[in-house]
This record gives sequence, C-alpha cells and structure tokens, in this order.
Amino acid sequence: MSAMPPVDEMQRAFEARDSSYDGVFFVAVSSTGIFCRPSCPARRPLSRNTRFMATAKEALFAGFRPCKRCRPLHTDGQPPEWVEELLAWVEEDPSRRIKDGDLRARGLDPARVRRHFQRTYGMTFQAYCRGRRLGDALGEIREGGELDEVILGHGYESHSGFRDAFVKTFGTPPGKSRGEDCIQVDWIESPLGPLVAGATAEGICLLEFTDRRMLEAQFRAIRRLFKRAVVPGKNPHLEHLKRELAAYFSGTLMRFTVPLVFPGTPFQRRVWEELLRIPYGQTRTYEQMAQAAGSPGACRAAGTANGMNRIAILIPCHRVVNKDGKLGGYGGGLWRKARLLGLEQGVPSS
Amino acid sequence: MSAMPPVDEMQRAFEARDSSYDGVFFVAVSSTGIFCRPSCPARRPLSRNTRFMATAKEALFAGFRPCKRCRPLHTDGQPPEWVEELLAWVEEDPSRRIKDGDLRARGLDPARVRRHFQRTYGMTFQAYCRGRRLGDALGEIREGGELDEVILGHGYESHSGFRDAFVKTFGTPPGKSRGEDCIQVDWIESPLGPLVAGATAEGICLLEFTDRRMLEAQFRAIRRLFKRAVVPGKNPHLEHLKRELAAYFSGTLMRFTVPLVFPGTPFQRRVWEELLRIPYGQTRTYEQMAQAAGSPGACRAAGTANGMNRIAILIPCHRVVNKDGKLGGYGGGLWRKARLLGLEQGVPSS
DNA sequence: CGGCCTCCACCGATTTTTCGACACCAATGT
DNA sequence: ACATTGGTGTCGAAAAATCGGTGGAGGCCG
Repeated sequence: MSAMPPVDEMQRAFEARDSSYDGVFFVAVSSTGIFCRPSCPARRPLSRNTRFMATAKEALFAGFRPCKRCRPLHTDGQPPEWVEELLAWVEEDPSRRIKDGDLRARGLDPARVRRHFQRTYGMTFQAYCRGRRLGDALGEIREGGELDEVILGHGYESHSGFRDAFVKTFGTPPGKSRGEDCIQVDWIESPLGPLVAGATAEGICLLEFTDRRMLEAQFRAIRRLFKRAVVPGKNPHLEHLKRELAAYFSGTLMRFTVPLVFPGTPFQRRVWEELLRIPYGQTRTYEQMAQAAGSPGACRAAGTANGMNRIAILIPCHRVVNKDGKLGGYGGGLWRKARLLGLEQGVPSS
Repeated sequence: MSAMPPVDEMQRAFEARDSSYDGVFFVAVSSTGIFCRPSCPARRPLSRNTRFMATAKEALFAGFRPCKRCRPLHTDGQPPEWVEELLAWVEEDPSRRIKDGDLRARGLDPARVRRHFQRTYGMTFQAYCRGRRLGDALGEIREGGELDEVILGHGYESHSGFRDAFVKTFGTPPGKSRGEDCIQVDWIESPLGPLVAGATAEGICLLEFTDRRMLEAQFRAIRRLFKRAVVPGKNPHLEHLKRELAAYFSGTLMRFTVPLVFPGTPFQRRVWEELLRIPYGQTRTYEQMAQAAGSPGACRAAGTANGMNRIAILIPCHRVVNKDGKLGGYGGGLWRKARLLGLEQGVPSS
C-alpha cells in the first residue's frame, strides 16, 4: 500500500470533500460497510467509524461495498466517466456548437453538466466550449487565416455574433489580433491528483495542483501578468508536457525539455533559474538558494520566490528544503512534496 | 480597482518586506501622507492607517507623496528619475547635440538610454533629439529665419549634414519647407496615464492615451493624413492644452478653448462636430449620433467614426454610450471611459 | 479612378443559457 | 422512523449570446 498522505491530511481532505484527492485514497465506513471517495457528497460519518485505504481493491477485499453516490469503482479516474465522454465528444470537433438540447439528447442534464463544470473548472460548460472555440479561432487568425473563413469554421453562423464574442473575451477585435497570443489551459491527471496547465505559443507558463481553491484568483493573476486572455484549449506544448509528465511520474524521465515561460522580477527570475539547475533527485536548502541567487541572507525572500513559482514540478521548487532537514513548505501540500522527492529518489510509489 | 493581489496577500507581503511585490502594488499611509513600496525598510505603520494601491500614480493622485527611503517612483514609477532628468536636460537647450560620450559623462549608459527610449517612445534617444532639433528648426524656418543661421544654431555643424537629416525626416529639403509646417508631439502626464499630444501651428491634431499599442501606426497615419512630418517638440498650443487638461482633470474646466484640427471624410467630420456639441457631463447614444450626423440607421458607422477620432477628451467621444446603458467601447480602455464620465459627473476619482 | 472586399467602439428581435428556488434522493446518525 | 447533509432534476424568470440586419472607410486590383 505504501504511500498515502498523512492521516490528518486525509481527514481534512475527507472533511472538506476535496475532490483533488479522489483516486489518491478511499474512505471505508465500518458502521455501514460502504466505502467512498474523499469527495463523496454524503453526510460525513463519525470519525471513529472511518478507515482510510489506498486503493479500491483493498476496500473491496476488506468486505466493503462501493457507495452508490460517489461510485468509487465506477470512475476510479478523477473525472466521472460521463465528463470524460463529454470532453472527448467536444474534442472530436471543438468548433461545433453544443446546445443544451444536444446534451439532453446524450442523456445528460444540462444543469448537472453546468454545475459540475462550474465546480471543477470554475466556469460553466457553455463558457468552456465558447472559450475553447475562440481560442482556436484566435490561433488561426494569428497564423493569418482569412477572417470570414475562420468565423464560419468555428461554430458561429454570423459574422457579428462571432465578433461580439471575440471582443468580449479578448478585448480587441479580430482584425487587430493578428499578432496576439493567448494562454490556453488544460487539466492533466496525475498520480498526485489533477493539475492545471497553461501555455502560450512560446511554452508552458503554468502548472499547478488544483486543490488550491485559488484557481479563480490564479487565472486573474496570470491574466494580469501576461496581459493576455486565458481560454481552455489544446496546444502542442501542452501535449508535449503531458507526455513528459507521464514519463516523469513513471520514473523514466529526469529532465524536461518542454519550453518554459516564466516572467517575474529580476530576483524571482534568478531564483527560478537556480531552481532549474538543481539536478533530479537532489535537494538544496533555502539558504543555498538565496546564496546562488546572489543575495545571501535573503533566504526568506528566496522562500517566497520559491512559492511564487507558477510552474510546479518542472521548476523544481519541491527540491528546496529547510536547513534542519525538515521539508519546509509547499504550495500543493506537503505530502505531495514528500511524494515527489520520494519518486525522484526511487521510492516505489503506490 | 482592477487587478491587485488579494488583500491578505498584500498585507503579508508588506509585513514581510517582500521585495518580489515591488511594483505590483503600493502602500499608502494615511497618517503620514506618504506612500511606499512593499519592501520599504521603514517601520511598519498601524494597519488601520494603510491603504493598498495598484499604481504609484494612483497614490500620487490621492495626495500621497513618495517615501524618501524606498523611493517608490524611482524604480517602477513610469518615467524613471534619470529619464526625467535627461529630458529636462535636453529641454534646457534642445539645439545642443548630445553624443554618446555626453551621456556617459552624465553617468548614463547610451545603450540603456536607447533601449528605454525605443521601448517607451518608439524611437531611439538620438532620433528623439534629432526630431526635436529639426522641429524647432522647421518652426523658425517658417517664421522666415535665414536658412544658414538656423542650421548653425541647431547643433549641426555643416549645411549638408542638416540637409541630409532634414530630408530623411521630412522628405523634402529645408529650402522648400518655408510656409510648411510639421506636427510637434509631446507627452503629457495625467491621472489616467500618460497622453501623447500633437499639434500643428493651427492647433491640436492628436491626443491619445499612450498605452494604445498602435502609436507607431498612428504616427504613420497622421503623417500620411497631414502630409507632414511628426517630430517631438514644443508648441504654444501644446502648452495651452497642458494647462487646460490640468484644469479639466481637477474638475474646474468644462469647455476647452484650445483650437483643434481634425481633417476627415465628410461623414467623420459631421460626427466629430456633433461630438463637440455634447455638453460636459452628458451622454448620447450611438444612435443619436448617427441621427445627428444625418444618417439615421448608420449607428455602427457612427461608432466607427467615433473610434477614428484622434483627439481624445477634447472631442468627447467618451460621452457616447450604448443604447442599453452599457458603456460600449473606448480606444483608451473602458476603465478610462468610465473614469472620465465619472469625473464629469462629479464622482471623486479614486 | 470605380468596383469589390474586409473590417468596424451598434441595434433589435430571437434564441439560449444562466440562476435561484424547491422538491426529491442516497447515505448516515440518533 | 426521522433528521441531516449535499447532490440532482425541474421549472420559470432574467440575463446573455446570437443572428442578421446596418452604412461608412480603406485597401486592392484591373
């Protein structure tokens, strides 16, 4: 069974219905003989009746049956199956317009879909699709596509409808956006929970574990920092990143090659550049980082700069620890830092 | 307003003197009337006396003076101090030639100066000075100065050198310029950000907020439209404009008297003339404008003509809004439109 | 030149989506 | 059996998006 988050962490996550821990561990309730995902909507049982398990198999084997509400077997993977299917359907032809009626035709209740997207991705399903379409459209315009052709290819039937929507998301009319760029974000599954990733045409500019409820604020910050619109979408760098992350988590990749974009103050940049120099599997102290960044003594500032890093894992801020050997802090939760370090030191993960 | 980190984040950063937030926000202390960078070394004030501001400008406008220890303007404040000094030095005697060596003698790195000018004003420092000299020279030529005297009085040591430079900027040799005019441009600071203003001998022909990235193109358009060169320089109308703008922003001036020059197509001119008739503090709809311009139904076209207006504020295109009460669009950014309207309706600007 | 084409700081009438409220359901504690 | 919790489906009103209008400017091409 090996690595689970610490018990108190799990208790907190279970209490808070933190869906980012789905798949990371399971909760078995001895009074009912049922086991659930951490995010199960049902009322919380008394804590003396709960037991934490690393896998569903384990729970089944111990005689528990899966909960009918959160269906811990049914989905196993984080996003419920119907969401995966729906997303796949969207990807089949992102330029197509999907109306509430189409959802109903697939047996999905639009309200349910909307609520799920709102909760998970911070926007309604329709808003997701719209952003997705406009992001693609901007891409084509940037490449110099003829405006009218682009419009007809992206789900709008009228010139003006497209224009209105475009201006609303990007702030500038399509004609003036020729050379502009936007940030495309996507969600990536990992053994440590879902990550949100963002990329411009130049490279990856965002990668974070999503359980920070900060998501909304993050988007705003990113938008301000890059002065660009943020839309959900696909992007070659994101695909590249997904492949490399998969290899990283399987322990076979030690050095990422996907390009990064990380603007910041001069001091921050120095710290981040230094982080990139720490080899796989090794650690540094905050003090060493401050020194390397040219400001010995500024270890506190180095710590802050570490925390401000927006590209987790690739800019390995998890490789910086306290001088006394303790782990220090980590934006995505200490247990993840521990797991990442463990992974890099060859500890077999669950 | 708009995008700042969450308040608790700012409090933490200020408390910790976190220099990574320098330039991201500013702290104004109401008990002392001073504003600082987050990293200011001075003793922390009581938190009930602090206010957070997004920009130094905002703080200044709210009546705070920059702290003498952390010098919040010094680094990030829009025109760095050394630039201001340098510009003042140029103004002292615009006809003087400033070589790289002179800059070095003042402790400035020519490359740095060039980069800053290129970035901020769209031309190198040398180009700025050359234009400045030529603009003055042209003004004198128009007034009938003796050609050779003019030349020698403006930093050129030889006739031919002046001619070359002159031809390069204006397209015509100086002898033919008598009776012609060029457009002098200058930068004007305002509570809503810096403006670029342009004037001929007849009056103001350009006034725009400079964060419109279009500046370069604008200049080209202006040059083509007026068939005149655009050079940095001073001009009585510009001085007049500066005084009136200051009064306008302080809320005491409601009608500008500085003369305007705005050539355009007949339709555009009709729209612009109508704009000038909208009284201070009132608004019209695009539809009303179209009607007033004699083409009811051409509301969209009226909007476009509005957008083509090159003299912001004075030709009050900000007083035109959507019929449904929404603000519509604004070249300088919607927030400016809102603030301008607020100012005119007596809302104390933040 | 004059036609042809693209783009634009809008408007009004239709869809379509969003949002709130409310009843219902599964899982659980008492 | 009944209360409690938070998700789900349904409904209707309110808010947005969309669609197909619009007239004018400016670039391009023969």
